[in-house]
Amino acid sequence: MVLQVGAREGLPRRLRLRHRRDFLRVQRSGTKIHTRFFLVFVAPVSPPSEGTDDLPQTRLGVTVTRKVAKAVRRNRIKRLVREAFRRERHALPAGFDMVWVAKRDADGVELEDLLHDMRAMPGRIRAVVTKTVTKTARTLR
RNA sequence: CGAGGAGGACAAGGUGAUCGCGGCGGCGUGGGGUCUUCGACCACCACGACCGUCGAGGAAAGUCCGGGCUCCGCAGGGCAGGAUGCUGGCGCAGGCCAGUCGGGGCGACCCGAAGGAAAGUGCCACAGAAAGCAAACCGCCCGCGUUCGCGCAGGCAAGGGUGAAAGGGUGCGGUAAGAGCGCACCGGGUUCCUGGCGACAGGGGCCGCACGGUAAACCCCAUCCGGAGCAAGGCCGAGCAGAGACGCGCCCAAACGUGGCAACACCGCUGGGCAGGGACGGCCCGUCCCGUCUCGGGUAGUGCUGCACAGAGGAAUGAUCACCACCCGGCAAGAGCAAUCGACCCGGGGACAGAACCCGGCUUACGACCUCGCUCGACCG
RNA sequence: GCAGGCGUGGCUCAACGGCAGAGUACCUGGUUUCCACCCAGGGGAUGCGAGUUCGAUUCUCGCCGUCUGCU
Repeated sequence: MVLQVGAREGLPRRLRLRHRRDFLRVQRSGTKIHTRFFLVFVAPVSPPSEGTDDLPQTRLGVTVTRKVAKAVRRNRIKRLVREAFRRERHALPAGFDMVWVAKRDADGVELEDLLHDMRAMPGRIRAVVTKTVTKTARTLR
């Protein structure tokens, strides 16, 4: 794999949703996108990010309930989602929080499936978000 | 060769490559704080494509027993409730080790909640005459009567039948028929002796046998047990509300009001002006608003601690690839007298499972290995 | 983390330790021109594994599943 300077794929910890508040906010107010094995919620980062500098980075949260599998395989699903996010996150639009909720048959997903879904995300987010943004903008005016 | 048994030790199979995660330490960069400026220091914060180091299990699981730790409760004793229940030893523990008895297995071996039914109560359906005081349905035997089908009086409990269970069992003797009625053996009770710390075992005497089962039915006996749990508990603490202290400047007050004083003066309240701070505004005028500090309790909190040679988090130890090794299935060159073993090649596979306060035990899930002068079976020589 | 309850025909529920039942659903036949209603008949279950007992849905133990509560 050719690695370009400046395109490192590390540090997901800071880019994860870490609190129940965030998960609830995204799942309540976000828009839903269905993939084969996941239900993905997408919402703009809520307070305009007291991070002083440039626009906030997109963050990821993963939910795999006990209905899907036991602990070891649930951990693996979450790790694979994070791996896919880590590889593809530079292509994602900035300023959004995503929550990936595993569907009941998500046990046994492969990394390839998740990379495919993750690559499809930018287009789907743009499609969905522009629609809702214009709608909310109209209602706000 | 197959099927087992016991004991032991291990558990992402190894190596490498690329990308990546968490803790701690170092270094660097930026910010913050302190000090007298240059700058230095910091047991503050963030970042780093930098360096070092550490980073899941034997069950981390189930939460079935315990213990530590923490808070609450508590004079002592009893009742209620719960747990345990052969013996000895150890232990905090429902655990472990050794043994006894009982049960299972051809066997190596394995399993067992294994106290008390002569303290009391309850229950034992259906069937059966009778289910716990013993009795007698079909029957058997003797006597008397007989219209011969049987009836009456008495004896018996061996045989039949019912049942999970019918007041010891088998055999011989005995008798009208029978019966521990007598005898032998087995079982049971009781007593003594021997061995053993003991559960218990072995043996002798006596008793013809009296006390059916059920306590994972109530219960009795013996021993043990206070409640809750790290989301325990402790600390720090915005904001809001609360309490307290301090401040409430200067000038005028002629007259009136009011409080302190018996009264006046004086002071306070109050009224007016000026000054100060803030908001609007480019500035002035103008308009509007008015305190400061402390305290205990305590909410939010990526808070701190409890807290660890993994460590508190929407929770890190991962992803992909290559080669090697291993296992299974197929093919079958070949080896051997044979049972049988089996190169190359092809295909497939890698168990159960993720710490969350810590520790001990139990239970459950599960892969492959080693040892055995352990067992059983098949085949060949 | 802690505590507690419940698993019985496809579904909702019964059953002092003594033959596993009711309603509904399903199937077959009858009735009807046909369907429904109605009538008659039928099949189908104790979550799994041990144990106690003569006998277990019931009692005991261990697993599995499911639901609820507290924090």
